Amino acid sequence: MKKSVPSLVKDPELIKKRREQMVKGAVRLFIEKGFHRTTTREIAKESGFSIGTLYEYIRSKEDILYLVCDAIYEEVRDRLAYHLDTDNKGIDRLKKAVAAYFQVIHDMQDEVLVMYQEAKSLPKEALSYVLQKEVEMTEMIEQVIRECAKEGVIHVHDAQVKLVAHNILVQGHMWTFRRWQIQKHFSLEDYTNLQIEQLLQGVNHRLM
Amino acid sequence: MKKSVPSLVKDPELIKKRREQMVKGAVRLFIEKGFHRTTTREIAKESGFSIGTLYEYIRSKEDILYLVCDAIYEEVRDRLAYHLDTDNKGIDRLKKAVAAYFQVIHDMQDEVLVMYQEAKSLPKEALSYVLQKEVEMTEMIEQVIRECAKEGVIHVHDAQVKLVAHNILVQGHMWTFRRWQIQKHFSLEDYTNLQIEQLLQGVNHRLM
Amino acid sequence: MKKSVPSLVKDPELIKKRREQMVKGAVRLFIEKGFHRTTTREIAKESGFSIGTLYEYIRSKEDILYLVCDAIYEEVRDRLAYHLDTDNKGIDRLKKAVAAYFQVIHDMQDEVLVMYQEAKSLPKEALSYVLQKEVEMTEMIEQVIRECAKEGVIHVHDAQVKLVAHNILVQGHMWTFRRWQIQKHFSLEDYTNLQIEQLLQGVNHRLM
Amino acid sequence: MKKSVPSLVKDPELIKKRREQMVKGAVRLFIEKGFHRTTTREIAKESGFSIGTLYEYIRSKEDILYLVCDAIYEEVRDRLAYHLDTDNKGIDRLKKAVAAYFQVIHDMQDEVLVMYQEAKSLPKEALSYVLQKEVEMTEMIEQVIRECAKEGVIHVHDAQVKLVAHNILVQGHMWTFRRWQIQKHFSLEDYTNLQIEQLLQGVNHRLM
DNA sequence: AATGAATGAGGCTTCATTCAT
DNA sequence: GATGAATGAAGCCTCATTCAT
Repeated sequence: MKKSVPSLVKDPELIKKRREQMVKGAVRLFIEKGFHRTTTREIAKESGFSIGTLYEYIRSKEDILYLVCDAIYEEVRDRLAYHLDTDNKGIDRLKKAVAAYFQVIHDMQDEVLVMYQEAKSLPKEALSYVLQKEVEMTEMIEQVIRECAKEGVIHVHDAQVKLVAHNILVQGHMWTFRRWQIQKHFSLEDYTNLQIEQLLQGVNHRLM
Repeated sequence: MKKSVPSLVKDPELIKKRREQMVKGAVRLFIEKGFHRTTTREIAKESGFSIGTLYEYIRSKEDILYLVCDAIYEEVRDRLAYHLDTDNKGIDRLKKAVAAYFQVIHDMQDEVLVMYQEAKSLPKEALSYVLQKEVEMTEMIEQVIRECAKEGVIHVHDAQVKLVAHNILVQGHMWTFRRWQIQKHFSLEDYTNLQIEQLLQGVNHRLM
Repeated sequence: MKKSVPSLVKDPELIKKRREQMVKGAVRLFIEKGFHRTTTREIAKESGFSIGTLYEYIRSKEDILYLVCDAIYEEVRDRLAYHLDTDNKGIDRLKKAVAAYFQVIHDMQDEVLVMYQEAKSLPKEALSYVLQKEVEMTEMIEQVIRECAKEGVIHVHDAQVKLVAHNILVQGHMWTFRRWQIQKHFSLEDYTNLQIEQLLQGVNHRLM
Repeated sequence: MKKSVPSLVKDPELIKKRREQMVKGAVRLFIEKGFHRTTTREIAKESGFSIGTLYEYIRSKEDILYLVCDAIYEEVRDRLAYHLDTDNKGIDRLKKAVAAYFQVIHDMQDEVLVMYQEAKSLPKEALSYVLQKEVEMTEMIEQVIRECAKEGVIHVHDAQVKLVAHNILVQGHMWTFRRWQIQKHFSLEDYTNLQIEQLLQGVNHRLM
């Protein structure tokens, strides 16, 4: 499943190090001008080595995009997992999870933005792999919701679980994608609180 | 504000006709392979005229993207406005609005997808203009919410209005962006009902 | 069978004209430095147009090689056919044919040399097509031999016909391939006469 | 005259061994894809050592081609010399020589093919040296012819000697270069016999 | 107004060669 | 002596744009 990008260089340590440089450089450039407007030479330069060296560690420009997306997902997931790893109980578990997720997205705004904007340019197979990561993310959130439901602190029928998970995920993306609007009106804290309030109580309309 | 694209041709009728052909052709191609991977030659061919003629009606490839985005927004807004133009009252007004919006998005899935994925490649000024359209859309939704609130059928404090509007908008996008996941699990009708339920009542947790 | 090279340009007249320029320029360069050491830009320049224009008339560098080989074969064959088209009778028919063939090869030395040295770099399919031309050439010579045999002026059993045709063909190539040796020792006339003598009488060894 | 390729390594035994590996690997690759399409990296790998090591034993890629051509010539000549070293007398001496030569070429088809196709890519000086080997080969054959003539078993005037030698040589090459045609129609034995027959008697035309 | 041939800057990638370890 | 990572010149090709007809 994990499509490992072939390299002409043998030393795994070196591969890791160089690819980290490369991803870091590429992200910076992709954020600035997007994947298509960034040249391989620019990536090499920004990464601190020559174009020849770049191609010792990848086969094509698309490989770089893949490495970038993979790296970003990995980091988002790791950070999220780290924050979810608490012993919160009750409704707090969900609240903290949402807050943690929004915080992670906030901290990695540019990266997340790039990934969601450029992933579509991945070759089919690589795209599938990356989308799979998105599924995993969804499942992590679903898991939290289900646990809260099991504890009885929220009432949510089965179909809703998946939907709510997606909603939360997308509200995270929204924080970056619509930042030019949203971040003008809300601090991250306010945004988080409001979304949680909305999530738990809805718009609280008169009972029908 | 409206950045009108200059044309070498004078006859406005003709301009309108040719640009419609052009947008139609371009959308088809952008959906298939994205903006960057589509060539101007292909667009000309798909539009039914020559590359020379294409450049009689635009100055640059980016102009086409602008026309495309503009056309899509225009259509989404028009359709939505058409559907909102009812005399629904009470909570129904909001429900119907959301349903109508989702339906419009559903009917124009590919176009919406393309627009949100490629708009980032617009030159700054054009991007601003397009984002302005997004603001207008948000305001249309906000308006509905505010009216419901005024009627007293929902209780929503001021800060929430904007947020909820954004949420609804983004839940529409989600229907296209995450279709590979969401549309596997929900019909449009179910999706709509569930999102409305969620919007109004939240996950309905125990009162604290 | 005839693999016609696709062109972006429509006008057949123009295609013919530009490709003639191209082939002429390419032959000059291939003679000088070989196919692999000649760049597409050099070919464009030598042909009198830009690299962009070059690629309006071909898809790849290999296409040029194909056009070159095809053009050379075509010319050799046409010239040969022209010379063979006489009403010589008897042994003279064969003698004149060989002389004519050698003359053609002599006149097109560089081209012939290039073709035989570089054809191996053609993509498979194109190579097959070119080799087919070689078969046709052989058959033209075989034809002459067979006619002489039918007239009874030479005695040659069936198996020999093909072999002798090949021999003659190859003796033509030899005049170009080994010119650094052969042309030092023989004039074309001497070479022709000697080869004909050898062809007809062998080394004339004592009967066994 | 013999252009010895400089090496950074001193030990002559080692040089010999490594170069043998190298030539063997290179020939295999050249046969498969030609000189220009074979990379030095591939040669190193096929030879069983690293690219760094490769360059300890040569200065440039062309050196490899030179070593390859040299090795092939050497082997052809040695094998031929071995076969010529008999005490055949009379016309048999020539017949056996031709047969032996054809057999050697047959046994080394691929190598011979590569050499004649790629030698043109040698730098000038190296090319001269290799061509000199071709001269030597010719002289070996000339020698046999002259001896037969001296014995009186064939009648061949002076100018013919060189020509016949070249013819024989080229008929050997022909066995490999035109194999796609010739080997379809003749076994090596038949080919040999027919060529000898042709060589000795010509097409045996009616006396004029 | 329409056409499409011409242009050339610039993108991606390869590969012979070097050199520090 | 052996290794293989690093280099960058240079090659092939694309494509947005122009302009003569």
